[in-house]
Amino acid sequence: MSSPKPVDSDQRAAHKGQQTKAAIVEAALGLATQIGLEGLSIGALAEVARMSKSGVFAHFGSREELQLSVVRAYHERFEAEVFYPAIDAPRGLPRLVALFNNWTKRTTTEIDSGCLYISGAAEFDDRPGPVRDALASSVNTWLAAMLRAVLQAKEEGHLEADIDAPQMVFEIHGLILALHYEARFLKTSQSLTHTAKGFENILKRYGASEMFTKPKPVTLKPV
Amino acid sequence: MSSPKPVDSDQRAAHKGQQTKAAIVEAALGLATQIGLEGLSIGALAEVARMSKSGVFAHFGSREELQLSVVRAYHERFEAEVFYPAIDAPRGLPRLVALFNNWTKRTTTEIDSGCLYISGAAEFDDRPGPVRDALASSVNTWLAAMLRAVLQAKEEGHLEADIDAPQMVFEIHGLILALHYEARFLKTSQSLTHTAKGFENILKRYGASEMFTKPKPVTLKPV
DNA sequence: TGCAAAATAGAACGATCGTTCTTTTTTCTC
DNA sequence: GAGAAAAAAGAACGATCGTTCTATTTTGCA
Repeated sequence: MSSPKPVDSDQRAAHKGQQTKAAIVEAALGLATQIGLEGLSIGALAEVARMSKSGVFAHFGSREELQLSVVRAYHERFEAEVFYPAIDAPRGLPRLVALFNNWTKRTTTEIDSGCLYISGAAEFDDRPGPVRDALASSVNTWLAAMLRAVLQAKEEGHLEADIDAPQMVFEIHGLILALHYEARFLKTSQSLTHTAKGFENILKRYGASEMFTKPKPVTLKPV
Repeated sequence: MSSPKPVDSDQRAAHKGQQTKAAIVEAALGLATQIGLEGLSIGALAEVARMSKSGVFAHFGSREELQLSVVRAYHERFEAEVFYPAIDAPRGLPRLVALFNNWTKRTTTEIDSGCLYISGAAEFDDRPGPVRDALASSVNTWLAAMLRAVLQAKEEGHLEADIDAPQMVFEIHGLILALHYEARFLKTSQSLTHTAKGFENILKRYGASEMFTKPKPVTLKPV
């Protein structure tokens, strides 16, 4: 009596179409992070997904809608990997540190795969339209979350009371952008170290208490 | 007796071909900074230059050679606008500040036009070849110049003696990248202010004497 | 199991891409 | 000013692009 329900990771009670659409978006995400949203062609995507061009196309109706689907999928993945795991950390500086660490970790893995928010920004800087808006909206949502974390850390007394929160977020954002640029493009080896040290410097400058700035308090560890 | 010598800005004693080639590269530079090196097509370039496709093409022999010419032209312009004017400033912290200010100024104007080193990095992150190499080489040359300036400032005693110079360059680079990202893509209004304040913070942290960190010492100005 | 609906494939379209070849125009030199 | 050399134009190529249309296959429900 009970139907088998082929519950996929994303689509419950999904008809065939929705499943394959999810699979296509998955493949498209991989392509887009590597060669960019503009470089993403339906022909190449069809080849990867082992489908016909028109078969792929029918799920979206236009290339732009495909790009939007990719941006939405990236947004969800970013949230799931960076944002949500960090809200387990206590409100205030611990959560801010967790957010930054998750962000750094993700960016590090993206040294191979590429970051859609960075490549997308370069591609759609002055190409107005829905794709640009979706990208900017996602990034703004994330930066707003970082700002909230800074403000909360301030409220909790983990940072000095008179700090400029948007300024701090700007500087943190710069660290991540430099990490991505120097590690992925220039292949500089020390980028990750520089990022971590840069974050320590920022924390120190904004008055974070010492216990938060050192990753491992090894004071009690016996040798 | 004296030949008129139509000396152009760039090509002296130039035959016609070299002149028009310079004009084409000029136009290509404008297109590439806006829509990227990959988006730069010979057809569109020919239209802008008011020439035929094959006429444009003949000057380069391949699209890749055209892209390389654009990268070289951008490099020269960057040097002329950012690097050379700063070596007039005294060795040490003043020169470092001048380099940063020129860099920031150029990036600010590039909020409209786009920066080839940033868009190019996103496009050629994992597209090996001569274009990527030329881009990376130019950027590395520039970052090396910044590093040299930091080391000199250290030697002159304008910065603390035990600072990590590559770390400082990394953080400065992050500021510029964040400026470009937030101002050009997100259209955040406060980006330039954040960049300036971020640089002040970095200088302070690395022990720059106070007189360098404040742009205008208005102490003696009567009201 | 049968049948409508959904999903996929296949073929073709106009456009644009980088490139090659040939022809015409322009430039430079004697 | 003539004639060789250089520069630019024009036409066409195969390939790929996004998209549309029609045909075929697969799916899900009665």
